[in-house]
Amino acid sequence: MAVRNKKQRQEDLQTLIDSEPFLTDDELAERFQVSVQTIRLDRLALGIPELRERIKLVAQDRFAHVKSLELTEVIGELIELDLNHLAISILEIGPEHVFTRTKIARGHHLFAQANSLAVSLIDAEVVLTGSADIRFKRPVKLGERLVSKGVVKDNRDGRSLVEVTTRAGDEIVFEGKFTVFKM
Amino acid sequence: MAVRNKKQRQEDLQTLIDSEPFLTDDELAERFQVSVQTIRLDRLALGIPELRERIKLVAQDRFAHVKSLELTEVIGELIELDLNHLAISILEIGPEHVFTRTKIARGHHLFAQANSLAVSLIDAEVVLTGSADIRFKRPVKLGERLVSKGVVKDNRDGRSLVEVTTRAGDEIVFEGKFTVFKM
DNA sequence: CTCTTCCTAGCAGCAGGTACTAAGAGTGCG
DNA sequence: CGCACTCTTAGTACCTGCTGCTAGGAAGAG
Repeated sequence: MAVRNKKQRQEDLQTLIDSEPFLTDDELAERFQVSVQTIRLDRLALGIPELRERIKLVAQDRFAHVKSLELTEVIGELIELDLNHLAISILEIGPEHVFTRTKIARGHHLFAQANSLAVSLIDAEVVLTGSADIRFKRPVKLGERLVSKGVVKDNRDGRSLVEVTTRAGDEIVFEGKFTVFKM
Repeated sequence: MAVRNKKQRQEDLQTLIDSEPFLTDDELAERFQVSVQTIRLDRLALGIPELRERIKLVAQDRFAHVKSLELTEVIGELIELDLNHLAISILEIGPEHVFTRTKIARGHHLFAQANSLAVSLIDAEVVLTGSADIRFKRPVKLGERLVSKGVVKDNRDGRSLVEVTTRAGDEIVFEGKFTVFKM
């Protein structure tokens, strides 16, 4: 009985602590119906720090994480930008981008990368998206690295047409035509 | 000497802890050149919790934040859901959704609300967006409350057509036609 | 001088641990 | 069968960063 249970319990412990890091050894012991000492040994084996350390880590993480996740002006990393012509950005699909069950990226993240690329391509004080026609070619999985390329096709006075193609490796996963407006 | 210093010290203590919450009473005592007991009395007087409580608060804050921001399965609050027919969700535009300069919501958040609404409307294990044709009717400002309504127009075997209309008040701000696939 | 305010000191106790020792229970194997 | 080995549990000493309490000294106001 012992060996099989241990492995299973330690895996469960890891995932439980990942999703609920604010549990004391006491509470964990009760959940797994083992002694506190066993929990301590498991944490030691898995390199999981004590409750207070875990809380501290989460707290210290706060600034960097929330900021990089959503408060940046451009989604993805802009690696090339030739204003009014061409731009390229890269976005790594992490756990925060995917459906928990399927590990497939939510569509709006691909859209967000493409949309913010289209907007940043246009040289004006304020640029807003007016409409878009988009196609998701195939599902994108956790861990894939998306390279998005935006090209300005038309650039009249008030509006521009931008075509964005996103690839994972050499496969196209997303295509979109964005009409954006300068204000 | 005593009275004047006390008031000043307590004000300083409050602002110091606001900006650097991770200081022990010991460290605080040294900074203010008073005893640890004095710091404790000051904290008590000001209603400042102990170090561990402060850390916990920061950690819980950020946990709740990230979760509600990006790790939820549906963007916005689902207030009505009649599977395969009609669904309504509400999204309040907060500071995390807007461009810092203009306070106008980034397009991808409107898209995200509409897209996740379209996906949650369809009754299947795994539903993915295939394509979308979307229109942003007018800019959405910080603080506006977006009501998104999704209607299933066509529901063949593998694919469905969903039309989503998002309003702020009685003005339409976003329209989209989504083609989604059941896997 | 006394009263009050402010500061300091010291000690017991608590939560949630670490680090270590020891011992029982089940299992595998020669 | 007995012995080794793994896994689990128990118990103790110690640590940090506090709380809560008692007590006492200094210094200014009346």
